[in-house]
Amino acid sequence: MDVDALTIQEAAQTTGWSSRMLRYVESMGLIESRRSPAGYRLYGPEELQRLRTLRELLAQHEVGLSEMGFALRLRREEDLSRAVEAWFEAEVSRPDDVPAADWLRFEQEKHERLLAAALS
Amino acid sequence: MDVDALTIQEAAQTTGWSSRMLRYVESMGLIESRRSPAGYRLYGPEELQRLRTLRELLAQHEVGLSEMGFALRLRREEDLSRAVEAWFEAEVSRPDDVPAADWLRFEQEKHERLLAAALS
DNA sequence: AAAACCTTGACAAGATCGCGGTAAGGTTGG
DNA sequence: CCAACCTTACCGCGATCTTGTCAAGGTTTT
Repeated sequence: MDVDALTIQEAAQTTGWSSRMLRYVESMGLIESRRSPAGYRLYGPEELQRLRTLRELLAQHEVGLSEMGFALRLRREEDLSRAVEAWFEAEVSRPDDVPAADWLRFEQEKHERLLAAALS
Repeated sequence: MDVDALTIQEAAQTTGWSSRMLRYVESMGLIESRRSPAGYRLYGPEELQRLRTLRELLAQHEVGLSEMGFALRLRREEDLSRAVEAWFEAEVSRPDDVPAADWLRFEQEKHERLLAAALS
């Protein structure tokens, strides 16, 4: 057994998670540990530290694991984070080559057409 | 009644949401509309457009409203976004003034002490 | 004044989350 | 070889999320 690694339940004790939750955290891709030849999870000092700080983070900011999972998606999926960013950024999103006033008029007419169609 | 604004159920028709969900979206702080003197929600072209793009975003990326709500928190709460950023960034998080090697040793010893205490 | 809206608030069905437990089976150390 | 670990795969339960619907009351339109 490695000198510098804890098994899952030892890791649970020092970090304040349960072993059940350690596997859960891993299943969301937040912290993956290395494995022994037999497939046992082995937690080194870095993982332990990250587990502790993760715990603090969640507690201090009222954040859940699934929200951290989404944060992970945001930094892994480039196009997702761009789309989200763009949505928050744009009060009115429009093609760059259309002047704002024209675009607004176009949108108004479009929604009027759509509304007329929907109500007919 | 304003020329250029739709009531909640008209807005629902053109955007593909239900009026119930429009109120729900508002309750998460994602899209707030202005109100008529009597308190009726009035949706202008900008809100309608953002509602449509929000819908697309959610559908195309398999994202839920609560996750967009979290994204909103991330861009409103400075310290939260810094904490999340820092957690993902740091393989090992440590004070800036402590050299990496020493810190690592310190952490090891600390977790050994904690473990010993926990198991005694 | 009646019909057709709107408001907030509540209840409810179904899905997902957070977490524990259990079962069946492989590994490790004394 | 046996006790005490570990693995994955489930079942379940309380809490929360999503969404609809309904109730009680105000507004707008005709």
